[in-house]
Formats: sequence, C-alpha cells, structure tokens
Amino acid sequence: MKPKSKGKKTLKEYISKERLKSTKQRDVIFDEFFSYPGHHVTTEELYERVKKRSSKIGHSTVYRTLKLFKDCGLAFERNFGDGRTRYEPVKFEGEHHDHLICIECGKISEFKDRRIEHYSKEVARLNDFEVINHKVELYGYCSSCRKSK
Amino acid sequence: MKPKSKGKKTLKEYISKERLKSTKQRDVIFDEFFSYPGHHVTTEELYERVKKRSSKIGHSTVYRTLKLFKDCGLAFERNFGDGRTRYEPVKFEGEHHDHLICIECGKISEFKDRRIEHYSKEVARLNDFEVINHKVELYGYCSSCRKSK
DNA sequence: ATTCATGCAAAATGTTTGCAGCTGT
DNA sequence: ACAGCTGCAAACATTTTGCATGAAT
Repeated sequence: MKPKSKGKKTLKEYISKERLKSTKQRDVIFDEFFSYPGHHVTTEELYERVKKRSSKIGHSTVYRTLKLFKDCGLAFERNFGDGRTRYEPVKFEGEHHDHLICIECGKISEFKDRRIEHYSKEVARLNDFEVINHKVELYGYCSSCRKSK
Repeated sequence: MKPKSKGKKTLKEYISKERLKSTKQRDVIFDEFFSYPGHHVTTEELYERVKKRSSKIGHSTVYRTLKLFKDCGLAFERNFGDGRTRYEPVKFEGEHHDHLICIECGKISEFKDRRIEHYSKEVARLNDFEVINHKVELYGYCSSCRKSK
C-alpha cells in the first residue's frame, strides 16, 4: 500500500476539519502542483497542465484550489512583479528558500541562507511581530546577462 | 529662491537627457508623490490626491508618470500581494528599508537591518549576481493583531 | 437530503494602449 | 514645426463571482 505523502495528508485533514469535500479535481490539481518541474507556477500554467489530464476543468477551479492550498499551508503565494501570481509548494522539511530574480531575462533562481533567516526572526521579535512567512528577493542581473552586457 | 529638491533635480535631468518634456502634470504628480504621508502609495490613491489639485488629470497619466519615476530611479515598485502595485519614493541618503506586513490588518511597517543587507550582498556575490534592488518582507501578525487573537 | 464544488460565462479589477488634440521645446 | 504628452475610452490580462448543475458526505 502506497503511503500518502505528508502533503496529501495535510490536505485531507484540512478538508475534513473544515467540512469541505474531497474531489477528483482537487486531487488532480494537487498532483500536478506538487510534480511541477520547477517551482513558482502561475495559475495559467498549472491550468494548462491540469487540462491535459482532465480536459473539462475550469479556470476558476484552479484558482480556487490554489487558494485552498494556500489556506491549508501547502503553498505560498508569490508575486515577482510581472502581473501574474505564482504559487510555490511548501517544503515539509521546514526549509525556506529565497530568490534571485534577473531583471533582464526574468530567470528566477533560489538560494538559502540561514543567517538572513536568523536576523529576520530577530527583527520580528524586536518588533513584537509574529512571522508566518518571509520573502527575500534580490533583483538584478544574473551571471549570463552580466556577461552579455 | 527656493532650492530644488535633489529628487526634482534628478527628474529634470532625466527628462532633458532622454529628450522628454517637463509638464505641469508631472510636476503635480511629483509633488503629491513625495509629500504623500506614508510610503507605498497605490496608483489609485495617488490619482485621487492629484485629482483634487488638478481635476482633469487622467488615470493613465498617473500610471505613466509613476513608471517614469521608476525609470529615473526616483521610485521603487512594490507588490505586497493585494493586487495593487505600490510605489515608494527612493530616499536619497542611500538607505534601504524593508517591510513587516500584517496579514490580519494589512498594516505595513518598516525596518532596517544592516546585517540582512550585508548577507544579501554576500549571497549575490557567491551567485555571480549583480543586485540592483532587494526586498525583505516578513508576513505575519503585528503586535496589536496578536493581542486581539 | 444536504451541503459543497464545479464549469461556464459574466463581471470586476488593475493596467495598458490607440489616438486626436494639445503642449513644450 | 516637431516630438512628446495628455485625457479619454477602449482594450487587455488576470482574478473573482453568480448561478444552475453535479458530486460528495
């Protein structure tokens, strides 16, 4: 018997706690979302992928389902300034990564730095603020765009 | 004779360098933008304020002018996830501040931490990335919303 | 049975664009 | 005179909503 992923369990628990319903669509969207190669899917991209498997799904279902994932802590909502909202699966190892965004080619890469996280938490404490999520984004030129400048 | 602010000078220089034109609207928007109490104006808010002084101004002029400010380095474009783009005047002392955003009441407060900036730069260097701008945003509950939970 | 979810299309939102007339250089 | 700017309305893109039907509890 295949064990459920931790994420799927989180979703099912949230659904039953809130008296929502498990549906085929939610499962398909879940699978596509968590198997998406590369993080930061836009809703449109995910919709296109899901549509290939389940062709009569509607746009709104994808929107609503991503909000649901966000509400149950499975996804972060991100916005890198190109007008489209992106969603990123939350990792369960408690890791958090941040982003380098190239303003020339649009490439988004990730990094992780404990010290930045550490000081962020400290700032929050000093401000009597309870941090739920944090973002660190560095905008600039990636190495390949720098070379071709 | 009243001296021009450094910001106004930057704008005028940019305008002449790019062969653009100085207009009444740009001046009014400039004044309102830099005298806005609180940072992070949305375009709509700024439009409303400008309209009070110069009632036949159009929406698009405000949009276009804020982009102009961004292009000449007078403003940062920000997006805190509520669907509206906000603009923030760039300070001339070279300071950079970051944000605490309350997900309950929406309050945005600012902080500044040199260590976070320092490590951000270091990460960039390791990734052969040239940073132009960076964002650190902590999302969570502010002290008053924590109290009333 | 009841309540929630879906898909569709319509509406709402925020932003951009085309263009005729106007303004600054 | 020329090139750029404005205001307006229309276009656009993304996201939300209303509603009749269908599915899960």
